[in-house]
Amino acid sequence: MPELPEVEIVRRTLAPRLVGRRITRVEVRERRLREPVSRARFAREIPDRRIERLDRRAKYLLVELERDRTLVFHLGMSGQLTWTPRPGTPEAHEHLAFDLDDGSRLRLRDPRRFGLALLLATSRLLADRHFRHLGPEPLGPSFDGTWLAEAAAGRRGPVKGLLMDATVVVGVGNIYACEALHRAGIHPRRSVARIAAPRWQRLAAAVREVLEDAIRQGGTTLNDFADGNGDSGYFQVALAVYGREGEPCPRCGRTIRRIVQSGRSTFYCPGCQT
DNA sequence: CGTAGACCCTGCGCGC
DNA sequence: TGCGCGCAGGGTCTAC
Repeated sequence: MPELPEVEIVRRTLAPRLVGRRITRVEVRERRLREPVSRARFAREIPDRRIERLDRRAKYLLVELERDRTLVFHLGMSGQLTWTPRPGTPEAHEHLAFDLDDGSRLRLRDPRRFGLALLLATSRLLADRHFRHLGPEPLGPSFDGTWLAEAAAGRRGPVKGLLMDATVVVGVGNIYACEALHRAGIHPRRSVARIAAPRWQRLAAAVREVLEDAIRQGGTTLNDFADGNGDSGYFQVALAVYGREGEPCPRCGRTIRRIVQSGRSTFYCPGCQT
């Protein structure tokens, strides 16, 4: 579910609810996420700490607490992190709950349990194994066509794989890789060795633009994505190719195709993507 | 070294 | 109506 735009939307909608609040209590209802949640550490080190800021790195949401602790969330495929003004009744697959000092609650739901919740020392965050191998942020200053061209040098394989490699650029998942390639007019199977400098520039710009557009539209809700308030996004109506096999390409009218690459669906237009 | 495939898990929609 | 199948937005590990 959540790629960079969706995580960024969750961050922006949660920040005004959480920043400045103190966490009073932690409830671990299910510890079997992608990595086991440490009940003892969560109970010992999270309560009574104030939330100082919300940040994002790649598809990770960073809830920075006072005194050198950061609560790290990854939403996997089906995770939802939502805030409610009152505790209420736990929903199905609600694995974690954090009570705040104003009587509200932050909850993590994740039916598939591919998500992650970690408590790390803020001062050592970027050296942690989850973060140290990550490439540049696509909306940051060091990501451009030159960087993509350098990353492609000496590599083989289809360009879609390069876009989804987090050591090259973070935050781009299956939806936005397909959409960026369509905007750039590049066939997803094209070898990275057969792309010249101008196309790398166009591709980098397309990645940036599609992510920014999606953020502006509140993210993509296909089935179950919700922001921090439980609301859906709107970008799904603007998707040009993803999930649109058999429909006409909005740019050239040719019929959109679906193929499988590395076990995952790729959607593209055979007319305007070469 | 880089790349491909299996795997983790639940829910949904479809065809029969 | 019920069942089995394929499919789903991610990341990591192993085998080649």
